[in-house]
Amino acid sequence: MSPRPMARPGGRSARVQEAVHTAVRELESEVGRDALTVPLVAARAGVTPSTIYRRWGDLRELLSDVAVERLRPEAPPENHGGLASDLTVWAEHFLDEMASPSGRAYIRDALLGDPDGSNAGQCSAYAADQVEVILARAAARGERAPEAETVIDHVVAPMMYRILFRPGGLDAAYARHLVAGVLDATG
Amino acid sequence: MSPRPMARPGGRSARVQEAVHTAVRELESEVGRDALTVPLVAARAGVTPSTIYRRWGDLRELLSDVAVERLRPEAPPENHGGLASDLTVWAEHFLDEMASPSGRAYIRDALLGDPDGSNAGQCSAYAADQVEVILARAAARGERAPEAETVIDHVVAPMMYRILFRPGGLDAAYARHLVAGVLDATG
DNA sequence: ATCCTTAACGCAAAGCGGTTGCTTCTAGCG
DNA sequence: CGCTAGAAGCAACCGCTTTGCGTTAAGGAT
Repeated sequence: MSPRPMARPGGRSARVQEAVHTAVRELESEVGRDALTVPLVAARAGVTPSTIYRRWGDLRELLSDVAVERLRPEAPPENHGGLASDLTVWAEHFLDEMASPSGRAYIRDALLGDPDGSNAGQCSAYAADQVEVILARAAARGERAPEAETVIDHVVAPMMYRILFRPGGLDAAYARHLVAGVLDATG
Repeated sequence: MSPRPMARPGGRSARVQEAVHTAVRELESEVGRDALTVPLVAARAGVTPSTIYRRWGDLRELLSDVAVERLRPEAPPENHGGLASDLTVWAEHFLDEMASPSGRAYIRDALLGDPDGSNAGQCSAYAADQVEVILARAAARGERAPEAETVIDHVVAPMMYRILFRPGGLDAAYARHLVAGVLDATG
C-alpha cells in the first residue's frame, strides 16, 4: 500500500495517508491526472508538501500507490457453473477494464513509480488470485483445469502485452480466443 | 526516432539531435540514469535546455527515444537450421537481454515517456520482425510453423509480462518452456 | 497513569528544474 | 542573391523540490 514501511500504523500517520489518497482521487476527477502536483494534493489533504515528499518520495510513487488500489478487483469472479464460461466471462471483463483509457492510465502509473516492483507484483497477484478462485471452483466440480501459471502466461500476459505495447484492436473476441486456446490445450 | 517531426532533417537540426542523443548515452553511463536532468544533458550536448524542451517536450520523451534505439536488435536472429532451435535460442537471448537491469530500465523508459504509444509499438514491432524472420526460414524449409501472432502471444508476451510485473525467477529454462509449448500445440 | 523516546509532521527558506517571450541564426527555396 | 520560416540562443520568471530545525504525538516502559 505505502512504499515506505509505516513504523507507526495507527493514529496520525494513518489519517495522513487516508487524507492524501482521497485527495489524489478527488483531484484526479476534478482537474485531471496531468494537472496533479504534490503541492496541490498536499493543500487538498491539509498537509504540507514536505510530508508527502518524505513519505512517498515522489509524485509518481504516490500515484502508483493510488493506481494499485484502483486496480484491485472489487468482487470475486462470477460463478457461471462451468470453467469455460467462468474463465471466458472473467477474461472479457478483465480486458474491458484494463484496456479502457482509465485502466491503461492506472497500469502505467502503477508501473511508473515503482522502484522495487512491489506495486507491479501486487497487480499481477490480483489477477492470479482471481484466476485461482476460478480454477479452484473447477477442481471442486471435478473438471479438468489448467495450471494457474498456464492461464497467467497464455491469457493474462497476452492481454497485458497488447494493452501496453500494441494499443488498438482489442475486443472481447480476443479474450475468448485466448481462453479457448488454453482450454483446448488442457484437453 | 524523434517524437516531433523534423521539418528540416539536414544541417543544424540533425547535429543537435545527434549531440543530444550521444549526451544522454554518455551521461547515462557516467552519472547514472536517475541523475539525468535536461539542463545536464543540454550542457553536455552544447545546447540550451529550452532547445531540448521544445524539441522533445520532456525528459521522459527524450529518454524514451534513446531507450527505443537501444532496444532495436543489432542483428537478425541466428540461423541454426531448424525452427525449434532457432526459436529457442532467440527466446533465450531475448529474455536474457530484456530481463537484465538495464533492459528493464530501457523498457520502462520506452513505455514511460510515450504519450501516443508509438515507441512502445516500435518495441513490439522489433520483436515481431525477428519472429517473422525465423518463421519465414522455417516455411522455406518446409517445416510446420505457428503463426507469428501465436508466437507473440505465447512466447514474447509471457516473458514481457513477467519482466514487468513479476521480477525475479526468470531464466533460460522458462524461455525454453514457452517455446516448447507453442511448438507442441502446432503439432 | 505518566514519562520517555523517536518517528512523523509543520514551517520556512533556498536551490534548481521547467517554462516562455523575444531575438538571432540558418537551412531551404524562389 | 535575397526571402521566409523553422529552429536554437538568451534570459527572466514561476513553482516544484529539497532540506534543516522545531514541534507534535504515537508506542512502549516504568
